[in-house]
Amino acid sequence: MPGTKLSEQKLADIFEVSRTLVRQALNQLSRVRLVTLEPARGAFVAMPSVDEARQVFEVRGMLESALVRQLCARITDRQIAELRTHLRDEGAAVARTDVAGRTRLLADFHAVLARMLGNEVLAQLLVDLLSRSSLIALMYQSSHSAEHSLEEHVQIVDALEKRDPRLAAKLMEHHILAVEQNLRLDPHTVDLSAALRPQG
Amino acid sequence: MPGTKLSEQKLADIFEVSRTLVRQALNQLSRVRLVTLEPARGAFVAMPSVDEARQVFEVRGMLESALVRQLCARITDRQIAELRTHLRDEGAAVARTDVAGRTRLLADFHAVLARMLGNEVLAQLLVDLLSRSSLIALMYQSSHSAEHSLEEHVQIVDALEKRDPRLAAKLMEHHILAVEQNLRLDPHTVDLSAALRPQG
DNA sequence: CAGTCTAAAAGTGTATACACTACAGATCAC
DNA sequence: GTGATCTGTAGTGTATACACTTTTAGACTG
Repeated sequence: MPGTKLSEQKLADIFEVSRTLVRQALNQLSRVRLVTLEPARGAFVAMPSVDEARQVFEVRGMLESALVRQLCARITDRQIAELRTHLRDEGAAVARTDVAGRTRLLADFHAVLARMLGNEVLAQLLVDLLSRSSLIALMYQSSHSAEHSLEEHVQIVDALEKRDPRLAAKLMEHHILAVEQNLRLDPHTVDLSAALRPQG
Repeated sequence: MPGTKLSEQKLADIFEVSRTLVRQALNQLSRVRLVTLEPARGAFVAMPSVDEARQVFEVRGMLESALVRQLCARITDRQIAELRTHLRDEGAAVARTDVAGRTRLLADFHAVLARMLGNEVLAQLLVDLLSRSSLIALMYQSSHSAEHSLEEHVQIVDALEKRDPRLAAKLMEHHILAVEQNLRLDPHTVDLSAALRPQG
């Protein structure tokens, strides 16, 4: 959970390596903002602020709307078929209420789109932003239903199949906005006492 | 120069710290793709491929066109004045053929725009991409004149002042495309023998 | 009883030591 | 003379040791 203290020695014991490797891992995670390093105090699971959350989703909106817009011009029928398969998997996970699986698949959808553009730089950037989004969702527990997300994903793929860049971009922007607005980002709804208590 | 070997001990001697800190720095730089780490062989200044170069500029186009589009709705007169000042500095550096200074200022222009949106996540992302762009420009020496870049920057600020999102975005896309197309990205123009020889 | 100071314990920050891998030069076989 | 193998050296990968900071528990004072 966000705020959890990540003691170097404990992690070293768990993974049976020296603190050296643990520190390396924590450093890498801190660069992606999943972990916060406080000088001489240690590492903690990051607690993205409301501002940061908004910013992450704003950037995702920019990137992913541009992404699907470009994708309309380049996507192949084979790739659309792959997306349909992915949507089926998402649906299956939702149906059997496999929470962990559906969360992963719903995020993967965006990563798959990024990779289809054949732009590894973009894909990597987006994967990082998706990780941060997951952490944000964990912290400001989302009320956005998986069914709703899935439905929006289907619409996006439909637009891609029609090669309609305007529509695809608009749908993607709406989708990301919907996800953001279903977070409990209003100051008064955040359970500060629970959220600010470091755990571990 | 790209390809240069970065020996840990040599850097440690130069900066008078232990290899530990040098390794930490190299790890951080490798995450931004400015340095490449080859297992058991060491660290080298990154040599972005032609593909990677294209991808970096493609992502910049996506992000920065969206950036100026948004900025039109939010930018203040005061911020426009700041941009004008920055353009004056750029012009001065170009006039006195201060190569290092003008290169920095021309890149800074984009970073300043990003920061003006008040989105720190976006700004950080873009700063990383700008670093990579600089490395790319170094490797595939640009023939894009500083004067031309400056002129395009002026046009972008003009569009921002008119609060014309369409125009601003179009100009930004053109600008980034122009910079990219003035790189020597054609396979036959790259001096492979020089570029591939590790130095150090 | 609350508050503060002190000292010990726990944990991070950096340096150093050692093991292992990659590379280069020399030696040997053919 | 050419090729392969062997050995020594340089350099990276990981672990450990030590210094220093933060935290916490306890005792003492107002």
